[in-house]
Amino acid sequence: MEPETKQQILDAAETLFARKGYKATSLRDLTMNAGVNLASVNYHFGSKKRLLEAIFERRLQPLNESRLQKLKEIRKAAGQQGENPAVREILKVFIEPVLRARVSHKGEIFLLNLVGRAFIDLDATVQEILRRFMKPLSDCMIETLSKALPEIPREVILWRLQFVLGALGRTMFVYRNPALGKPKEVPDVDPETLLEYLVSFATKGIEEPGYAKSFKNAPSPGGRKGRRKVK
Amino acid sequence: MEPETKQQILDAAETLFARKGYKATSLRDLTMNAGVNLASVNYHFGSKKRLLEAIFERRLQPLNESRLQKLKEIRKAAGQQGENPAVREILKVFIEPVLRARVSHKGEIFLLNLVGRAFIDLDATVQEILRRFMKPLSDCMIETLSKALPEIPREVILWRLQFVLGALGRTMFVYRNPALGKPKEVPDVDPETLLEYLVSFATKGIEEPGYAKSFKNAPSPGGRKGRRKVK
DNA sequence: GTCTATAGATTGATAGAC
DNA sequence: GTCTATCAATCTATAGAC
Repeated sequence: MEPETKQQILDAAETLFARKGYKATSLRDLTMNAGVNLASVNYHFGSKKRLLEAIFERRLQPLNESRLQKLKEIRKAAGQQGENPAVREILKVFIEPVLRARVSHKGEIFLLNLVGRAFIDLDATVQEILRRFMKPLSDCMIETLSKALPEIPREVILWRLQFVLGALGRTMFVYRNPALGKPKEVPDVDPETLLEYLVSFATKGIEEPGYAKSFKNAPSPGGRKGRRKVK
Repeated sequence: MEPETKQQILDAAETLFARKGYKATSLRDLTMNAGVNLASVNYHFGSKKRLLEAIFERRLQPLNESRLQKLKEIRKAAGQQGENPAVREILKVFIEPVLRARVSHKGEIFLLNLVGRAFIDLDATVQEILRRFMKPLSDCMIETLSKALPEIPREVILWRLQFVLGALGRTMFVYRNPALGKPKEVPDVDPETLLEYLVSFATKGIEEPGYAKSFKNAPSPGGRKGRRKVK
């Protein structure tokens, strides 16, 4: 009679999972915060694991479907103009929705903290579920980046995507995360600025031509070129 | 009478902490694998937490001291030549020793998996200890990078260092990690190649001039320049 | 130093009254 | 659907015999 209970559990769960992680959040913590009975989680969701799946279904699934569609639009548009898709646009589609998404029911909690936490969670349950939800988008990212950078070997692209995933995961985890306090290594900026920082960084790194097929086994020409005399 | 026990605990602990994480490794698992008694961890180390500190002291501390010294040498050498230090060299000093370090007592386990795990561990205990061990090196990295890139605002450098930390952490975590199986998103390469991949990527990203002081608020000029006609 | 035994706390899940 | 009470399985840490 109270379908509200289910929502309250979901809301409290994503807040606590974002703040402390999945394993470290007990069902007692969770139900206390939600103002519901301990047994109601198992009644409504079956288990703690299926509660986590429900959260991903509510928050991550629509986000990923939207990103997947935008990726396909980029590829289509580029194909019609006879061009390869632009790396910067691809990365922006992947990164932007995550940095913008907020959990609306409470101003302070960010979906990005939740997903960021999940992304670096060591718990096998979390890894398995997240991997399942990310797989289609992940596959499409690999394919689209390969199209955008035909000179770069697939192996290199795959590793560079891992680097971007790492950078994004850490960003989501440390950005305005109340659990971390205010470490001075992480200055506060608005989301738009942060997005630009990360997209610029990732684009430059991914486009690096040092491992283009024609240059294979020739390490990056960069090296010392960045040096300048001290004034 | 058996100082060997202490070593066996340390060896088994770093193997298991690397494979499953700190929290997920129970003292029962650990002492079973080490072939010692359950109570001996608390006898020799006082607590599970102090065992973790002992591992960092044995593995991470000498690594960081070596990196710190090399960083200072780079700054000194560059200063004598009237130049700024090269970003690529700074990053290489930071990244290389970690990707090369192996735990010698067993061929399959890598120190990098251990530190990589710790780096992305959500457990508050792990975070606190790791932060303490990394602080001096982290501070020196910030200062040296600021010297190398005087046109880039400190805020931007700090975030870019976070991006590099994320990329390195993820690399350490996924590289040849037996617990992950063989996901085809992570192709196997030898350590030297991986080092080149990551250093090139990070150098390009960190050197990106889009947020140099003179360009402030002017987003990266990159954009569509990377596009090419499809043949 | 090593061992057994167990304290003391916390966990996810469930049975059964209402 | 909600609640209380509890089970069964963990865990870290320790007391005390040898």
